[in-house]
Amino acid sequence: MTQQEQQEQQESKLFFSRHLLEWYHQQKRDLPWRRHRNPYYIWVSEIMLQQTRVDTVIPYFHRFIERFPTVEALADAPEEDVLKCWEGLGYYSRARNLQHAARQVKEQYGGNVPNDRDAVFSLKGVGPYTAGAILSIAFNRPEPAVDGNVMRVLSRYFLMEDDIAKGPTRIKMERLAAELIPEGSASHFNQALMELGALVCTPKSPRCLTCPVMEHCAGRLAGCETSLPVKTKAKPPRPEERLAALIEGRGAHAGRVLIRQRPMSGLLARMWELPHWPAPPAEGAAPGARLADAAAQDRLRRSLVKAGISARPSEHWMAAEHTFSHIIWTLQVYRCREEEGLPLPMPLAAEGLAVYRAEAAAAVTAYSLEGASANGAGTASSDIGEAGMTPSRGADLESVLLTDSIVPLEVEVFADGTENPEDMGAVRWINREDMARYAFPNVFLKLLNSYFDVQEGRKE
DNA sequence: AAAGCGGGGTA
DNA sequence: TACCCAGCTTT
Repeated sequence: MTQQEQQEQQESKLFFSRHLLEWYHQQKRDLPWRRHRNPYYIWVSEIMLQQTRVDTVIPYFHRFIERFPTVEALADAPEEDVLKCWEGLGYYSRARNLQHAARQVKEQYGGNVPNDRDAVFSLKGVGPYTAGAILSIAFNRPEPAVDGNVMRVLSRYFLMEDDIAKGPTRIKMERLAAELIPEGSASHFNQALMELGALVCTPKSPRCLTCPVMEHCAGRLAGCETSLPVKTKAKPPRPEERLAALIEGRGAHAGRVLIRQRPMSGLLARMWELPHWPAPPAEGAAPGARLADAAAQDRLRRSLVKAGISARPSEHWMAAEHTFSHIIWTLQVYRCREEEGLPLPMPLAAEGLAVYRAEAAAAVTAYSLEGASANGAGTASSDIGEAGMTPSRGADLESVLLTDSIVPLEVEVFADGTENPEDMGAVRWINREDMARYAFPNVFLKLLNSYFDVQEGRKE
């Protein structure tokens, strides 16, 4: 680069910083977390804003701050309260990490959000972007805060064709963003950068004509602003067919349905849901094809029994879809009836388990008989017999139970009365009022509300 | 370095 | 309906 080019580059940077800051002072939105410079508010808002739009976050932010007004209040709250407050916002590890970090702040920093880089960065759930955002926005420290908005803005203004999905690109952008921060204005400037990305320099159709730095935007001058930033696209989510059970209680559980808690870690960790299991593909059918109704009910019955839940599918109720970034669940939801005679909810004592196993044996035998005759008649109800769990007559029940690919509900109490702390999967019978106490992923929230609506005669 | 982790918006 | 958005943790 010649000396002249370097000088032009320098002027371009100064122009950018000056005009962007000026624009921000005129155009900034009135957002709840901008009304105070409370580091805790900034922190909570930044965690919520990860992968989430401002409009979605605002109501959650108000509720969260009202419920947990201080770091200490958050640190001292029961985890399920925090999860319930986050319900519907997605990426629930953010909520658990945030509370974990609040406890870090309470114990290690006397309840005050730290203002040095290493300390902030050490907080659970705080990575390079969020650390920079907290340090700059809350403490006006000259740290870069490079998120997707910022990378889009910078890649266009400086016409950078680096793949923003790659790690080294973020490092490069952070170096550049740090150089751009005007002396003493880190807080406003970093927010300005993100505000521009959100309001003007949008992914699809950037509003260049209203942009405060359009005159020196290299991407626009080259006419390639809409093809920036360069980014390798993620692979598509894999489809997963699942069978879900909406179990209607009887007797003591009349008017209630059964929910279970997910495992301590992994997908939707510790959230509550209707029980559901993978639907194996029908033999010889196209992958992803729906299981025939009778076969699906049979399969679901087996899953229920093996999970220690005494209930029987009665009819297909509805299908529901839940999309993650990496999986698409298609849930076929079956109404099921609780079968009386065996106490629910779990956990099972050893004797109870033996009873269930006996019933499972009966179910397996019944299945074998039905399956055999159905096969003889040439119908299509034999599609449960996938590898590893063919329930042929005389099959060893224990081996069926143990080698079945279905993950059982972990509802057993060990012989000494203790529970498995890692995979304890609690179950509960709930009515609509009880829903307020449990955090559900959106799809189950909608299913349960819809179900109770029908029960209460509010809808068809 | 790549994969896992939700939910809502727009074209 | 198809596609887009995107930061941190874990592996």
